[in-house]
Amino acid sequence: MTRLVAERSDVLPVLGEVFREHGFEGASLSVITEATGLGKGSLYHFFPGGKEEMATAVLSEIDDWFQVNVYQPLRDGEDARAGINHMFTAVEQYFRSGHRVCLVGVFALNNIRDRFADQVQSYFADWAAALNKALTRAGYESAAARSLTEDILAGIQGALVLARAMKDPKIFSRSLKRLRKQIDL
Amino acid sequence: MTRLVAERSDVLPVLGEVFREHGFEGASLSVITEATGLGKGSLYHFFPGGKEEMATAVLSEIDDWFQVNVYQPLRDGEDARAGINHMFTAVEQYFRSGHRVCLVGVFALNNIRDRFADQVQSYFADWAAALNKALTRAGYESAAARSLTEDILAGIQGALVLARAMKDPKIFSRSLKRLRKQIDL
DNA sequence: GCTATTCTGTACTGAATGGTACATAGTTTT
DNA sequence: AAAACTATGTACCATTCAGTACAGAATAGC
Repeated sequence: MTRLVAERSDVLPVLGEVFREHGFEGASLSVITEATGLGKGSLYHFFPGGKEEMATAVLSEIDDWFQVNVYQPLRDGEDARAGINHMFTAVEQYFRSGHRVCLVGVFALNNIRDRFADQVQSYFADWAAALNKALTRAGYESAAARSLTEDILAGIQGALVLARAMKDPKIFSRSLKRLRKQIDL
Repeated sequence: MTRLVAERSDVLPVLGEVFREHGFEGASLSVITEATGLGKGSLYHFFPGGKEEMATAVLSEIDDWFQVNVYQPLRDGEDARAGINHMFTAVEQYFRSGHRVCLVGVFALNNIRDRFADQVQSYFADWAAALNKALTRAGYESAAARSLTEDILAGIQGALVLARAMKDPKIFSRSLKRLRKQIDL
């Protein structure tokens, strides 16, 4: 099936950036219209559920990306250490070396009346489970793996906050490098 | 000077919680009115600048608290290690063992058109400078102190994000404990 | 070509937004 | 008690909000 004029999937990345930049409440339809170049007619055609559907669609797309590019390599890669190594490079690229912020983190903090709580929770839960599995497969004991998992996920999220707050993206890259070193990769 | 009916300083903590809970955009005047019990008349009497002045006032109060209870002990305490130790306990209490979220972190991510960028930046910059000084006084070399400072600040912020996202405040306490252990206190 | 479907711009709605105006109520000071 | 200042509730403003309705354009299959 060929596309007609525009396609829903074309809009999702733009929507993602808008929500990143403005948050859910701050991303008004006028902002979205301007950023996407689509009028309300098109937007409500693609997302009959309005802003909420746009947000869940973006979160789903993000989840898909991480499932394929991060979680599955962690879970199923033949070499556990390679999977972890791959995670760090994927994350470094995804967050544009600290220039980009984590939309799921934004939604987690703002927690819009728990509207997206499930998607937010499973994003981190899946990541934690996959990383934990990879760490144990790499030889870490159960308790150590659990601690390391939390430290790495928190380190990534915190570095993104810090980098944005201090307007210094390099903070993120430095933090990633140290986290990597922590598991002697 | 005794108070009349209400006082600006009485409202600030409530405003802080409202902004934490709803973010800046999500904290509508009706929400603020309900939470504080003050009508628009009173609110605009105390904060002629409206919501923006409320937010900057809250950020200032937070800054004051951290200056007194965290940064100064780190900078000027006779025992550097004691200052760091004190920081961890103060932070654990301030964030209610992970039940509370960092308002500055929320504002940093949402970054409302950089309206509060200065206050956000100096919050972390002051904290980093104070912690860095304490670590060097405690014997760490310059480079190690800088890295540790970033790891600790990022670890705290990230643990708050994670705890809120996973609805498990204990994640925060566990992370704090490990960060503490990292500098063998 | 024709028809069905997909897409999009425009105009509109009612509700909610932040903010203002102002009269009145409460409190201090004198 | 009178005056002066502080505080507050209410009504109101223009603007923006998300969402709806719908006609018509663009595209598809035939």
